[in-house]
Amino acid sequence: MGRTACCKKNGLRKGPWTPEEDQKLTDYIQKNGYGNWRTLPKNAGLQRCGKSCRLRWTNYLRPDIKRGRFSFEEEETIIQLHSVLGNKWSTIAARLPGRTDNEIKNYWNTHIRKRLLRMGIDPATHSPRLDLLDLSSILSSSSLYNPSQVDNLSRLLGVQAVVNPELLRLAASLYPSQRENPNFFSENVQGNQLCNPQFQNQLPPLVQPNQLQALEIPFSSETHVMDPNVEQFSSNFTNFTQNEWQPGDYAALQNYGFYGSEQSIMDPNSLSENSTFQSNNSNNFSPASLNSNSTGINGSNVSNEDERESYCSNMLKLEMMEMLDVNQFM
DNA sequence: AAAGTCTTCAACCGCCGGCGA
DNA sequence: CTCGCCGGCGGTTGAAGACTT
Repeated sequence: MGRTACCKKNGLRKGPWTPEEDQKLTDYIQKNGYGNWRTLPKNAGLQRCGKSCRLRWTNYLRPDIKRGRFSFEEEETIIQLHSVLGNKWSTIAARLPGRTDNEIKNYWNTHIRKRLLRMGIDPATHSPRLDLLDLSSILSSSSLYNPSQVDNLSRLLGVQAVVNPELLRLAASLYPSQRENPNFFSENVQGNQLCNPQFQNQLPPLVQPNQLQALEIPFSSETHVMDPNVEQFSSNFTNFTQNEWQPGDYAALQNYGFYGSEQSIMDPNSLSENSTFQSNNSNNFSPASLNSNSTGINGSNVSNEDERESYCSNMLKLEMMEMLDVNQFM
């Protein structure tokens, strides 16, 4: 404490950089490199502190910076790495060529974090949010298996607007099964996918710790996030119902082990005949195609993210409904 | 069209650790 | 060992643009 911020000294400029300043900084660094950030601004003729120059260069002007939207794979990587590393943005950035820690941090805070919250996942711990878990534990108490009491519970909790009472009943009915058979959900997830012969022999493990090992990140087999554990499912699944599902949750879900790798999900051959996507012109879904410019179904322009998220959300709705066989409840 | 609200992200701030004197 | 400098990091802010009413 006590040390004054470098920019407060000598009336140095603050705030947004002008194109002229950018040019000066770029020219200087391209000619001389950046030896000493403290002396650089003076040498480059900039009324900025060294710190500001370093930031501007590393976060914006550096030639190898990749600008634009994060790709599907990048988003997946961020979620996976964050689940292991936490807010180590610079370490995460080191695994994403062309992306800066600042950019990743911003993207996390403005996009991914919100999605996880929406899904009932605590972005800090990557575990189910305690408030939702509490609901599950309440549901697990035997007296509440009476559907009418579930209704009472939902009224009590004021969750009617969010959770369909029928689905609360479903949750209540599933929960004892889960308790009796800890593998209940994972078996159902796997089993359901395997119902489609085209999924057979295609499914990689839901969780691929070796992906992390390949990244040379210390990976603990105890990392709860990497286990498609049943608790996550039981608390999250209420959020996938009704209109709670939001676009873009796919990547997050995939990271929580609810789905296989994108090869199995994205392979158009693996889509069921009745799939909504068959009516979509974009049959060749792949992460790459999802990121390419395209025209929406109605000929209107749809942004890449819209399209990607639309696909993902539809896919998940279908899969989730199949998996839970919840049609009768809807 | 205007006002209000929300979202995004570039930039700043304060702190920390490494290093050399 | 201590001190000061420097680079780097993560949290936070606020201007600007987007969106909604």
